[in-house]
Amino acid sequence: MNIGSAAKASGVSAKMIRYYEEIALLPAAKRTASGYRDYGQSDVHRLQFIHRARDLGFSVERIRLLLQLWNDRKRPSREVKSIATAHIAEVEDQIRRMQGLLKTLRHLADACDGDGRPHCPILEDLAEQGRAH
Amino acid sequence: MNIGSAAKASGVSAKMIRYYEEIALLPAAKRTASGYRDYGQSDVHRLQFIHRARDLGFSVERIRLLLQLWNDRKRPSREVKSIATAHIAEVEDQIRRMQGLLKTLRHLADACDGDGRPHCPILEDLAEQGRAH
DNA sequence: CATAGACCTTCCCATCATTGGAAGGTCAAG
DNA sequence: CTTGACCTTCCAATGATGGGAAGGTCTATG
Repeated sequence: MNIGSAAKASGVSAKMIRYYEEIALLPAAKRTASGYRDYGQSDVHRLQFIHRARDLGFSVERIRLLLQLWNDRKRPSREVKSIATAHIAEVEDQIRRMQGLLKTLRHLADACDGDGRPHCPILEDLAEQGRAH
Repeated sequence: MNIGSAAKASGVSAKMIRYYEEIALLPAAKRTASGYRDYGQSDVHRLQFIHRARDLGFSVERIRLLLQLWNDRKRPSREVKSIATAHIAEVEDQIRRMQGLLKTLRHLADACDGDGRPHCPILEDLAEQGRAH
């Protein structure tokens, strides 16, 4: 299986497969006589794991840890859960931060008539130094 | 006022002030005889505007537009509002996407005992190819 | 068997906003 | 006059990804 087929089978682009190999998230692939990378079923499985974890927003570094635990059949589930929990906390933080922004932004947008006249509370707010608002 | 004072007064780091000048978000600053950048009150005001807009999550390119409108005393508020509205929509999208992630992540974390035993639904889910779940 | 075109390889560059640091010049207080 | 805190420019790195060039390989068809 060459890199293109592995990409199709796993949902990870060929570009990213090479990148993951470079940063040692994947072991260096076997090569054919002509130098093409050669993948097997277990490589695809690993790539699918990575793909799904990326979809869930895990960073590459956290995926590195998850892969190690995945390959360690005696890992305590505690360790996996703590990685997931840390990730959840970060996502929650980001959401909270953005909801704070949204509140302010909606407030400003609501106050702006959005018509042909120049008066605009949005610009006024940006200009008047950083009231918490 | 040198760049350090302007940074303190505006909340934008000296590094970023130079960068904003480089990308023409700011006009090139006047220079003293020895080559130091020299800022006045209106420069600081503009920097404060940028600072506040960045805090609200506006991209540099949108801030570029906002600054143009800010400097145009005859702009229609409609144009300002549409920039803000586009930004709001993007933030809302991101929040929705992350809330979707959270739901899945919490589900997985809840299913994992997080104890000393190896059984772990989180890893199982990542390994079993991308069910929507 | 030759050729086309769809692959593959490596290498470099760009993104976005920001920070870090090196090497060297300037300013102000002691 | 020295010291230390500034300033200057230039280069590099971040994280994950995509784009593209230059060149080699594979395969199907004429």
